Amino acid sequence: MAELPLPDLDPTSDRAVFRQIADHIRDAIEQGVLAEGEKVPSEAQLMQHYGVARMTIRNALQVLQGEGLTVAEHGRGVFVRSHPPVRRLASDRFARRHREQGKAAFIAETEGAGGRPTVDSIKITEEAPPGSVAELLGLTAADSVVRRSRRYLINGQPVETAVSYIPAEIARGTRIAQPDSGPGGIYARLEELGHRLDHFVEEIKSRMPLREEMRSLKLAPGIPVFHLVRTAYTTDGRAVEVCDTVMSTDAYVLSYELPAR
Amino acid sequence: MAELPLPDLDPTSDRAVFRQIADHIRDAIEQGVLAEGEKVPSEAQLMQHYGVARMTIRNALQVLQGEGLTVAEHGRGVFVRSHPPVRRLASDRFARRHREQGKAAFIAETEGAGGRPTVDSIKITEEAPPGSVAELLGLTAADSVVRRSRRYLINGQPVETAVSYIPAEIARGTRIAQPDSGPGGIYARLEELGHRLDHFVEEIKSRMPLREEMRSLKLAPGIPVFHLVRTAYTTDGRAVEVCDTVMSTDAYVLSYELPAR
DNA sequence: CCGTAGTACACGTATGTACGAGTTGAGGAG
DNA sequence: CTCCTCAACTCGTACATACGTGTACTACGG
Repeated sequence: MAELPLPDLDPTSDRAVFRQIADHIRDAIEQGVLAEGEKVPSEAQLMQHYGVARMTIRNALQVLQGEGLTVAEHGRGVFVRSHPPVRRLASDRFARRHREQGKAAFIAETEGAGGRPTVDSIKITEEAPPGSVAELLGLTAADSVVRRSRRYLINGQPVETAVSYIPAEIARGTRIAQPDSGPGGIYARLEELGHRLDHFVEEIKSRMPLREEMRSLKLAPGIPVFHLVRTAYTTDGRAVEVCDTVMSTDAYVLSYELPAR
Repeated sequence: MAELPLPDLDPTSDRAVFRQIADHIRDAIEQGVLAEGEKVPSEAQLMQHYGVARMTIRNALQVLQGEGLTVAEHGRGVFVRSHPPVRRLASDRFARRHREQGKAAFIAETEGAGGRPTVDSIKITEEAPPGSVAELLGLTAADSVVRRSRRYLINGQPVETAVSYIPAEIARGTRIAQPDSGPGGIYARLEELGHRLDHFVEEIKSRMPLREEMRSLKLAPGIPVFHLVRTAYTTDGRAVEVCDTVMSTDAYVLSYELPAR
């Protein structure tokens, strides 16, 4: 393995040893001395280089992992994390003109970017809406919604999970309540049912993933998620769908256009 | 201190001991048994309860801290993290009608929500634009921009840092290059100078903060940041400003309206 | 009554040791 | 030549110990 030129510790510094070591490795990554996917020196090598205990090294590596800069692979080593291709979500991605092409937004976009899109884990149930969803849809807990949950993958890599809620009164018995919602997706179906869509409102939060989300999105440690809730409104002002999605922040850039007027 | 009812370890489980302990405490937080701001049992108490070494306890606590659920305070203990009031950024926040009230967006909004807004660390320089900014503004590295950097605080708590770049050709010698940009902020000044604003484009990423960002935003560990880049376009299609902002994801919900047409 | 020193307690940093478990490649058996 | 075993190397988990440093309360003395 190529020798990685790491500085020595500064004994006069009051900065903790493990932080100094993390700084050295972080610098190497940011300077490009350690490229994406490259192996960071092993714990044993770092122990020898710095003459410190293993726990000190592990602390340093944990700092970097928490920053999302590295990933440890059991039995193999620690590697500089590589970034997946980024999907840019434009604010016109749900425009009718795209929907009329007959493809759902995700499929069309991913194919356009040369990726192989997949959707799996499609589950459809009818149940009472969660409180926040009921509020957005103007329903009560006594009402019922069709719940469509699914997971989106690009080239086999999961990037997003989504759960849509549609008032059962609208969706029950329609193709919206079928696993394959047909060309153009559920928004096309809603319009066919006479619910002419006017606009969507998206609310975006970001946070560290829950354990369950880390699993289903195969997230590396130190990678936050976007939590996006989209509500679809018809021209008569009614909310007809709420879509709750969680996506890897690593794989997405969200883009929106704001009016100045 | 009130006794916290934590389960015992499951020796038959193949889940690591420190993860089981983290699970117990996480559950207590999520169930509300441990409320916001409340003290988690000390490392010594947990060691005794579970009969494990301190390192095992510290590992468990570090997991929770990495998830943003707790904060450790040196000499005091570990506490369930409390969430600051959330600022909701609406997609019309830069609408002209707000600007014409004579207040910058941040000030007006924060006062409206009953908070005490502050802006500090205002620094103005003229320099060559970073590559990505030059591209957005349609400039070359030979061009020069006025760079306005500042930090926004609510009730003394920093929530956002922002850096604006305006082509020097536009801003030089105007109030835009003054620390106090005057009523309505720099967007009002741009319009006075004849640059009629048409729309903004915002690009949103999220990631773990850099060390510098953790410091300037006083971020707790385990809290990601939004990295938002806004470009202002005039009615004749020219980009006249790029604003690069970093904000605590803890303090913000971003909200946007998307057209369905 | 107040301030200060002391003390108990909290987390932070660091050392050393041991064993478990996944990965890899070399070398020997067939 | 191929397959398998095994050793070596990797990170993961857990133990025990020590000392540093910040916090908060108490007891003492002025």
